[in-house]
Amino acid sequence: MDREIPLVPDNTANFERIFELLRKEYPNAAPALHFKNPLELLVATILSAQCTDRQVNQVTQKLFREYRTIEDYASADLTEFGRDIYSTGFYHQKAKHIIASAHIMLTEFEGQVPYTMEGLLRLPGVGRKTANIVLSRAFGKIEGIAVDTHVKRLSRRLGFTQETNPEKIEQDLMAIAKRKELETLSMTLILHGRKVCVARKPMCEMCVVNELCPSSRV
DNA sequence: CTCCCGATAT
DNA sequence: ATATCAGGAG
Repeated sequence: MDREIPLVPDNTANFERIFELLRKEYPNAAPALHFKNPLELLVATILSAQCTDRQVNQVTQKLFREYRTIEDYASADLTEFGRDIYSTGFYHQKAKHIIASAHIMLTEFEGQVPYTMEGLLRLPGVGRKTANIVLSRAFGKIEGIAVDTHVKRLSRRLGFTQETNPEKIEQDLMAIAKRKELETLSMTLILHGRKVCVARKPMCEMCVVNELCPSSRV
């Protein structure tokens, strides 16, 4: 899985310069998911597992017209809801998780989306990555860094970490980045990972940090 | 570790 | 045909 990055030397010394260049390249790093409130963000983020944002937005455009409250999700029919989110993949698991999460929010969180890491992690279908996104984008709380497949790949290619476990990568990044940088780090890496430092054929010749990257093939 | 799983790029 | 997509649960 990660064999394409055999032995990248530690490059944390260049973190500041790399991040500065990437920030200049992606100044307005905003999430691509469409949402109007914490509940919509939570649902959209659960749906986004192993699925492109474009696909999620396509599904939620209709979904959010039909499902507006936590009660709507709690009372949803599993089969019908599964059909509504079918094209995001893992539809049966995601449907079960979202409906179960709605019940937990009604019974344990006073019908509100939890606004703490601990609370969010109690919801099925919500792990650290999803929780970090909801905390930062819906509640303005930066407790950690959302480590998805892009953040993982780029952090390893750039030599910021040698770990493969997302939680360990998050710890490494937290230790390297300054407090202020945590807000945009994840999103900046994701945008660069989608446009330039893609998984299969990274476009190193177009990369603004290729001279600082130990994995660059230019 | 395996499983969940459709859509898309290569 | 195969890898990958803003992962998480068992």
